[in-house]
Amino acid sequence: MNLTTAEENYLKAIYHLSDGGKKSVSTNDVAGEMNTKPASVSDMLRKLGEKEVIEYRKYYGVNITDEGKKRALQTIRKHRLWEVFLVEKLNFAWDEVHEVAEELEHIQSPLLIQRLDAFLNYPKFDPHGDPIPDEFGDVRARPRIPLNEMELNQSGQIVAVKDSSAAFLRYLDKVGAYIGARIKVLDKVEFDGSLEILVDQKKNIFMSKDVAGNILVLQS
Amino acid sequence: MNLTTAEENYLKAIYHLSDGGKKSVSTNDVAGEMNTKPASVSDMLRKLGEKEVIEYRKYYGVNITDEGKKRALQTIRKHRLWEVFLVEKLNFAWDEVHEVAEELEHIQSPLLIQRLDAFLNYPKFDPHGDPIPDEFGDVRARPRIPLNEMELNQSGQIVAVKDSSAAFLRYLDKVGAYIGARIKVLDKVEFDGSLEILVDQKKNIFMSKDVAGNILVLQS
DNA sequence: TTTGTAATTTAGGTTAGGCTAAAATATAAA
DNA sequence: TTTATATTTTAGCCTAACCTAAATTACAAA
Repeated sequence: MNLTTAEENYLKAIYHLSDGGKKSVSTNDVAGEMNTKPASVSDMLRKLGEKEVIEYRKYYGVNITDEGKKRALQTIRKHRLWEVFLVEKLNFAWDEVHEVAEELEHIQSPLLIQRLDAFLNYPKFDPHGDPIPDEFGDVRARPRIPLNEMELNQSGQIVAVKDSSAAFLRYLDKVGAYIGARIKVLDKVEFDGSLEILVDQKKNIFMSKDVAGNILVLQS
Repeated sequence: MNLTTAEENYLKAIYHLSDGGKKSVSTNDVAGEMNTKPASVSDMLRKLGEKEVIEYRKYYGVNITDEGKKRALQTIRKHRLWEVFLVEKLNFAWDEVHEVAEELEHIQSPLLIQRLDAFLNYPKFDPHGDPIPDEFGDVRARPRIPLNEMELNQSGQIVAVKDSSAAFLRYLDKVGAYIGARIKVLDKVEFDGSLEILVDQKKNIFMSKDVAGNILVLQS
């Protein structure tokens, strides 16, 4: 079930106020954080309770549910990725980005966020130093492995290269294996360790073990 | 005075339906374009009339004002800049960008658009070949003719499509006729008007008169 | 010139997300 | 244990953007 922009903002506020779901949060606290009146908050809490992203007991404040935590972290992830984009790519100052990111975080497109993440080279922290949750809401770093060490039929995303020489990058460009590409191992030749890879669900490419060893993949 | 997201969308629809303000537009036409009921449109036209972005005479349709034109072009500018971003930076296919750009175009931040424009190196055309208005609403139009009207042996560049349905764009992608491709008419079959085209000096493709009629070419 | 029909507007209702004022509840203090 | 007070909820109202049904208007055909 989907949340509206307002609901997403309330949920994010509750997440922050509860310190990531550790403590319960009062109606007044939420009203303060959201710059709304307590009466409006009561109404919204009822709705969020019905959608089961918070546990709401009248007069006793709210606790965020696991589902709610997941949703809040997704919004936070989007917010922070956009902040990185604004600072690193569009030359915004670190203190100019919040307002705009507050709008951008509500754009609905999982693909957009996946691609943005790849484009920014999977940043782990936003410009304020806050950690960026991964797509599962996990804040810990994920392991990257060389492409040649992946198992048959495993999927992932190209996130980096070991050899970043112009020649190697040109080669990758030519075969269509850019940073951020979603890949799947279709075949591994035992004889020489070479691989057949499906790129972005449409293009098949072949590469030697040496080449694959220089490509780092985030498993998914 | 500011426009809401819904108002911006209506204004954009009116701008397109009126062919850039050249003709007046009926309530029914707007309802069709916006997938809403005529009754809802009447309501919205009254509001837009009060905000003086359109001239509204009950029962006689609307004309867009100069101020309205400026606003519509700003929205169109934002939409097309985001499309360029999605295709060139995030590796979206050109038939995947419209929906997301439809959301992104409503982000309110003149600075964001200025910086995005610079980041993209001031593109003049979007991935579908449509011109991107500058910040004052000026467009640099290029003369374009349908591919089927080109003469034998004439050369040019594909700059736009009339039919931008996902199916048509996928078809073009498949045969290799992307926006920006340099083409030459190798043969015109008199019987059915179908064409043989050389793409990028290397690939021969065949297409029906209907398909060619939906492809716009800049002659060279 | 009248009239049938299509187009359009008005009237009144809905949902989301706000508000104020009044009522209800929890809790700390006496 | 009672009561004062702060917190929270309810009731009722507002605007934006939709809706349906009914009324109105324009216009073409007779």
